[in-house]
Amino acid sequence: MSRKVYVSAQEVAAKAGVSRSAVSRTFTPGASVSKETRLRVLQAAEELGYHVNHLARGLTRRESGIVCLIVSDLATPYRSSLLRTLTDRLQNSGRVAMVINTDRSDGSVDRALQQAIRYRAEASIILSGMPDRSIIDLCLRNGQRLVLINRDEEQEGILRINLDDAVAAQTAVHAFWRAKCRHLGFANSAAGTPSLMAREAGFVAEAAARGLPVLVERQGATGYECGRAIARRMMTGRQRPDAVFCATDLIACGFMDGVRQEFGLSIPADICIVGFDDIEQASWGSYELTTFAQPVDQIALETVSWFGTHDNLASGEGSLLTLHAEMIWRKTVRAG
Amino acid sequence: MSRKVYVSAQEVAAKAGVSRSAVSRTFTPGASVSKETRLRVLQAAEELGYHVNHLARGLTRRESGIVCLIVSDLATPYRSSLLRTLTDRLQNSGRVAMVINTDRSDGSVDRALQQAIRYRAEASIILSGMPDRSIIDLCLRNGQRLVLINRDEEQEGILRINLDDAVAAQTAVHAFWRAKCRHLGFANSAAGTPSLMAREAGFVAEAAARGLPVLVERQGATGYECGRAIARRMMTGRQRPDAVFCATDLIACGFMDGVRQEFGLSIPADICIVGFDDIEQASWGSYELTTFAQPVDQIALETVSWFGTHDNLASGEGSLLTLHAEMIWRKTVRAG
DNA sequence: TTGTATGCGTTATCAA
DNA sequence: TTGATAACGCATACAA
Repeated sequence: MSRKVYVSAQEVAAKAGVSRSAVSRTFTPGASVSKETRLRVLQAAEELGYHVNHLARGLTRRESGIVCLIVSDLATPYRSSLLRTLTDRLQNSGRVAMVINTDRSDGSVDRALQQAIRYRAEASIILSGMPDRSIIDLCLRNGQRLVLINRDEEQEGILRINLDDAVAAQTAVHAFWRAKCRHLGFANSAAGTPSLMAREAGFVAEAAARGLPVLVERQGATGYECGRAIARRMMTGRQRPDAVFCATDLIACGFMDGVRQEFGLSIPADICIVGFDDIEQASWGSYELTTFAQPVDQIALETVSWFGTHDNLASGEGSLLTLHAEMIWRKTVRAG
Repeated sequence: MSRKVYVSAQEVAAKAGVSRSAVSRTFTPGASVSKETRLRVLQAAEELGYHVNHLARGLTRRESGIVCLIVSDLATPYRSSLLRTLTDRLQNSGRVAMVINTDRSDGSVDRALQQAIRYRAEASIILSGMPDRSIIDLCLRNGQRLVLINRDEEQEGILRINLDDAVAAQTAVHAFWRAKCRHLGFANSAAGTPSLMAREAGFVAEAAARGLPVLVERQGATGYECGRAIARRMMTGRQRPDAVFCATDLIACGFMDGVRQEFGLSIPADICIVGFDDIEQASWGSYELTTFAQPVDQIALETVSWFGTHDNLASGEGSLLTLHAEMIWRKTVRAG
């Protein structure tokens, strides 16, 4: 079996009896080629199995078509669904996604961004973690677009997409109030990311405004187990809450299983629960969780459309988009 | 803001007062550079913010460092966890993952593979769907390694990784038998992928060997909803099974919620259930599902280690790896 | 160890 | 519309 290398435009040109530029033009949308030569090139290419080398194209055009997705915990329901939508939209816009997993150590977001630079990615979308200022600058200086999703950085030339976490938190308090709950709880992880903390702060503030006590519990990594642990802690304490806002659906699932199985409570009769993210499991029969939906489609849409419009990002203007997380009513909050 | 382009090795060389090859060698592991020049280059590179252009490097070296992950339904628990492990291992071996989402239409696996060729990916890992023979040949002819996970193709030069689905199915029948179940059921989707069908066939065969009747139900897309629908169908029929093997954990979750909520059955007292995949939700309190674990780590490990050893794949030898799916005992099957 | 020269596959510029 | 030629940024064979 001949360990042959890829065929080049050169060879296609030879076979078709044209110059190599003709071949190049044939594969460049909107270039000037006659129908005739175009056809001959296409046929020769087909027979030889020619495919444009995007490495070389990227080199001369100075655009690789690559967009980096920088993410940790990518097996998490919310993250993976965002990833799916993002890759899909990216491909639809003629780009391709390079995903970099930052699960390992800490400075890994910086390393991920360096990888993005090495491959001359046109943009990097950061779903988790926070890169160093200096490397952000480096990206920007070289014309790489940057998108931060649910992060907190203030910076020129960056697109930041956040949610109205505080509004959602207020809505949750509202719902609990109408359900006649008077002892609130907030179940959070110890991660302390901006969005998680914004939900907590908004919840606490709105509760205070209504004169409601709220028991805040922060523990462990954001996930199912953390919800169970918090359930144990909260329900063992002197003052059991009758309504709990969980910072995340995963936490909420753990919390629900905990209060049901370890304390025999029934939901929403004994305790009302609201989550955040609207992961698929939230709609499962065992949970039917009332929650707030991450506008995943909108996030992806805004992101790639920003790539399109801001070819002129020489202006350096950054944008902050605050998207709305809509409440999805299911069965874990008593009707008002 | 100066829309400056990336700095090149040329500029670094100038600043450091060396030749451009010295710079190249500094960033080539195992090249011959003196400590002195190496240091000067490194410093100049640091100050200028230089990063090797992997597009150009890939061009000359004929290896891009890119591996394509071709996948559909990537937001599914099993898929996303495989994706996570794969990206992680790939990065650890100095490569980078390009993920291509094939959710859309059908021929999209072929298009994905073309994309892989265009970017001169060193390998493509196919997690779902089945590419055309001709394009497989094209990849192979150009020295691109191919890995098929849970697919069925017989072909030279390909690494195929399958599971011992039939053995697992036998084990499930065994477990049901010891739990004194005598009316079996198999809950499958209508997808008809090789691994799903292998589990079904293995289950049916082993049941027959023991003289046990088995009710097979196939319906819809592989997922939670399909499990619920099948529960409705199976439990409404004349002969209710007292043990059901679900082709997938997702199906099992739907099935469990269905039989509990719509038919008031209790698990495992009234009916025993076994799933497949061992997704995270299988361990959640609401399910505690007895299931078979996908050896995700092993799959990823074997894959990237195959990349390493088979630099000499001129031999054209393909491999078939059959990995073991171990049974994870939880609480949905009565003890024997 | 270092520098020079050449090639990798493509696109862009310029004449024809 | 077409072809020749010069980049693009890097690696490497070869000579020094």
